[in-house]
Amino acid sequence: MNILLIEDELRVADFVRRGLKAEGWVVEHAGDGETGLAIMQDRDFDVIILDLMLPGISGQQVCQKMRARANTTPVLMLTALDSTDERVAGLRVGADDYLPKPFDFDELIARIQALHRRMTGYGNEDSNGKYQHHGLIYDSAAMVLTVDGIVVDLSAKERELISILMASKNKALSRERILNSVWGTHEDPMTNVVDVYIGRLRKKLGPYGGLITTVRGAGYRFG
Amino acid sequence: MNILLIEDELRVADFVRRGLKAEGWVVEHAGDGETGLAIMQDRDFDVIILDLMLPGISGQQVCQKMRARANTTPVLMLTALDSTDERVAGLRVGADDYLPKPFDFDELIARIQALHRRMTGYGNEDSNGKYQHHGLIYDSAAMVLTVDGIVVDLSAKERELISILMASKNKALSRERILNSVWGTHEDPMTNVVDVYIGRLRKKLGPYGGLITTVRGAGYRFG
DNA sequence: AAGACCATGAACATCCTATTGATTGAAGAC
DNA sequence: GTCTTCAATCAATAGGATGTTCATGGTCTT
Repeated sequence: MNILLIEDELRVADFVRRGLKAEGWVVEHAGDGETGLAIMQDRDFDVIILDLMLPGISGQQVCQKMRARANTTPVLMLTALDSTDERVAGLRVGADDYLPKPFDFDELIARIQALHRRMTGYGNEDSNGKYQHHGLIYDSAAMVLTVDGIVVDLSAKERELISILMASKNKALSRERILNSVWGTHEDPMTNVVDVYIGRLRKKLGPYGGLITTVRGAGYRFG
Repeated sequence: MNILLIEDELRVADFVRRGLKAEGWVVEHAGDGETGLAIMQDRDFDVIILDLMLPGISGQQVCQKMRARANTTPVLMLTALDSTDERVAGLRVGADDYLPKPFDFDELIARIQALHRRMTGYGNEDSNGKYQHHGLIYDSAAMVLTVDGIVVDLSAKERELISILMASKNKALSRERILNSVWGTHEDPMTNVVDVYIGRLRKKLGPYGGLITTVRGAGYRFG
């Protein structure tokens, strides 16, 4: 599961990020609405967690803008106030659910899953968190990669990497974005970890290794 | 026996939770209907205890929705009012039994057992409270683990652990989640109790010990 | 052909997990 | 009330898996 968290308070953001990562999910964090909107255009997410109170443009505006761009990713709004007005306003601009702060962590997780399920259409429980491309299946719930029916062991970083790659099918991802998403670092552009891991993944994908294309001067693309 | 308790009043929830745990059952708690519905899709329960008065969607709606999803888990409804109307309405949306608050704890237990018995009486006997994976059978009603026909003694924690593991077959569970579910604690991430218990379980499972896979950097997975 | 960019293997450091034994705590027997 | 017993927890360690860097050689572009 790929999640975009738009939240300016670093303490909250860090707390949420940590917890969601423990669930095995990949979390991207944006400190304000503009950044969030920019990231959305580069990657597809399963759920967007959106704080209502943001510096610059408000959470509501973010929601409105992304909907205007025909982005239908489910949005879970966070707000400090438990006011019905805000809730209604949030839902009106296109949020899908709402959670008042402070919240219980389990509830956050449950709601994210509920949202995701609701949007992907429940009934087909099996398709949950599964990315498939021909004989290549990554089940993010089980954290298992299957290559032509054979289970392949992946390390934690490899799992996160293939997760964002497959979630961003047919989109080029820059090394910086991958670094930020998987390694959670903003600096240190002198490392080549991404390259190394892409190499390892390609090898583990066997016949499907070629699906990860190098976009020279830009990054990598899956699919 | 795995029980899902959907109840918003924390005092009641805590009271019930404690009591059912004392029976040796594993209790999962959801504070509202949405959360409850979400949890149901991740795990199979033997009985669902559902409060009628809930914030957000009502208990009746919860029941209706889960039945619409072809979930046939027996539901015991709790309500503050002893009104026939409510009872009828509850049964109409698919509840299996009904208990007015305040209730006697023994009665609650008796009804849960009755429900469970009734449901396992006709229909799919195997799927209720019994988890099976080849020669490995855990009967949560009898609290008995059988390995290739030989009964193996388990401690309370070991039972709860294998119970959630088998109920979450093929899903990776983080230590945090296991801790929360079996030990009921949110903090203290510096402990390694989970590791220790996983180790003990593996040993007791004998030839099936390998079914508990370590997902390095993430947690454990059964199946 | 030169420069930039990328792939890969190997070496090393680090982190994670399994396991063991000791300690604590609770329940029941006497 | 004390003792016994066993479950539950803690703490320490070793071993292995993973993460990271670096150096080298390959490939693409202009």
